[in-house]
Amino acid sequence: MEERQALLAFAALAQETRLRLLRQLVIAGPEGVAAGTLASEVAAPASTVSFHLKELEQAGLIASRREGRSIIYNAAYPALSGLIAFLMKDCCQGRPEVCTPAVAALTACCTEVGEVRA
Amino acid sequence: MEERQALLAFAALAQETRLRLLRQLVIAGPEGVAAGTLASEVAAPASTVSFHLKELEQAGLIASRREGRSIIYNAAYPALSGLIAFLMKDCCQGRPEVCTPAVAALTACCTEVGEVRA
DNA sequence: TTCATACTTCCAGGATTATCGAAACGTGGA
DNA sequence: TCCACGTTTCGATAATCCTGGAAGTATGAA
Repeated sequence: MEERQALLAFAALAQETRLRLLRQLVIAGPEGVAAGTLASEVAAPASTVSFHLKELEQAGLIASRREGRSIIYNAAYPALSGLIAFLMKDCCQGRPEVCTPAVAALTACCTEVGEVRA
Repeated sequence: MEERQALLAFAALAQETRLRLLRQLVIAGPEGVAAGTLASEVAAPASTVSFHLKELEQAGLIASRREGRSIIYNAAYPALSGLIAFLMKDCCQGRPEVCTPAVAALTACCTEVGEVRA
């Protein structure tokens, strides 16, 4: 991920409603969630949610497809991984004191990762 | 790291000059860099740089101390780790397809991490 | 004291972002 | 063809952010 894209992604995440929307989409999985459902989940008017979804999509963090009259949004997992990797690579800059604790904290979440060699 | 702090951090990173400043500070290491030096490194007027440094500091991503007439800024490594961990935990949500690739990409940077058990 | 240096704060402007009702658009059913 | 439904686009308003010059605040040297 290049800087320009990362800047867009950070801007997209720097907003409460958008962060909530993204969370819902990550939880929902690859199948995705309809815009209307998201609107009621985050308790915001349809036009507001649409605005934020467009923002997240432009940042590359989510994708959408039409299905009947609904528009289904889903998290773009590779973009999320890319952003995390950007933060680590770009910020880590050869300094493991940044990354190592993060990865350690991670084992609490995705234990598989900690078990690469176990 | 709680959501509020993460939102501040994302907002802080979503700005070119600030991202550049933070990068310089991460590269510089714990000793830190004087505000004036940073200003010439990012080629921006002192007042602008000061504004952005304050922003980064309020987000908890950097810290400052006075040393003679200079003010030395340094990256807050634990906050950076915390942010990465937040992204992984919060966004990963038990979905290793997000975190695993990120950690894999990481081995190119902080090889020690990939060698936890090797 | 007085002065130079290193920053920060203040301030005004322009630019961007967020919100949400109203209107428009695409889709599918009758 | 007509209508209802799910969503987006438009438009206006309010709020927030970025920029950089000018003025103010610490610090240290003479």
